[in-house]
Amino acid sequence: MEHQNRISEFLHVGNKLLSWYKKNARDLPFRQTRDPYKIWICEIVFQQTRISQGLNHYNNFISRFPDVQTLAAADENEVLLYWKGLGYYSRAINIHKAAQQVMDDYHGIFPSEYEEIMKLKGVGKYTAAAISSICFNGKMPAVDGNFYRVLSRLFADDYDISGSGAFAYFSELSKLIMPDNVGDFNQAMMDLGSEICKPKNPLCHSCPVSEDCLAYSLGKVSEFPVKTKKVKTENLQLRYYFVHRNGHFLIQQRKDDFIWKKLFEFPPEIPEEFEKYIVGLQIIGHKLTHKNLCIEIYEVEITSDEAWDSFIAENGYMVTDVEASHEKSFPKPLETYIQKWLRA
DNA sequence: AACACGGGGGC
DNA sequence: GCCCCAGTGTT
Repeated sequence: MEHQNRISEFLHVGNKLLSWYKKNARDLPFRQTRDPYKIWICEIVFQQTRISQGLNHYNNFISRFPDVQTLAAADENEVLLYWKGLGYYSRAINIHKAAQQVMDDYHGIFPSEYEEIMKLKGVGKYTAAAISSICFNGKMPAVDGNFYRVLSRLFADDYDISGSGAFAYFSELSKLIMPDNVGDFNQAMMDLGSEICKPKNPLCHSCPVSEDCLAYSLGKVSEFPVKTKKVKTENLQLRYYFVHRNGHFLIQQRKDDFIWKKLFEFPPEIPEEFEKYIVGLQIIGHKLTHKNLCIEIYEVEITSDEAWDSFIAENGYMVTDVEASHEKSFPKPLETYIQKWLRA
């Protein structure tokens, strides 16, 4: 790479971003610290998640698990509880395992080297770069969706961001404008991408580098980034039985091999002899990123203690009630169902 | 390299 | 209805 051996002619763009960031950085809780634990948690929480969606989860999580020792010592189900409603639940499972990695492999001291941070469960190239640059003066670009968008527009570059080569490609491209303060540069790119250089209707008139932006000068901002991959959504039918008696109902914990990893759910089936207790059916539509769910929930009201006891005995289900269910993490549609049932 | 994984919000 | 979001792990 020839350009790495001389001062980039685009370096002034990165410096402009730094100046802009100094004045316009969003006032967020994790901006007031360089504690790698807090930066790590925030990076995981905000993977594929907007600030407005995850901010309360982040604050609650830090309040309950203020440091890596507390998190490592916690029960996995409680970690999942604090992740309730956020989605991508393997993040919660991995964050818990990674905390135990820090305790076991690094004596409770968060690793400072990029390669070591990368070894933590759930931490990939982006997150390792973000933590090392923000907390330890690391020099790796934290290439995410914002980087793809900003850089592709800045250079009117039509490299396909769908492919697996995009990360390396835009990592190199970012070095053309990357100043020495990589931590602030990475955060400046995030803020610019989310506040100014937005996917739709970007605020180019407020952009600090619009005069450097090739796509803008060409009037082709909307054509970037180029993304060819198209995913089709499929339909998925689920059936649950909400089996209850005297305010108590039956649940079980999901496996970690499909959606809603290790979250709690209702029984997916009942013995034939209990079908006579079915008193209602509710159909719930629910959209995931690539799936349209149609969830049938049969309400089963058990009317005798004998039937209730035999049902529990013959199956491995747990008994809970609305009050205790607040201590467990349910998939969003089931959470909503429980709330509605409570009000009814 | 392709795919799976949640939920919310913009348009 | 489609696309996007402070991506990572698995196959």
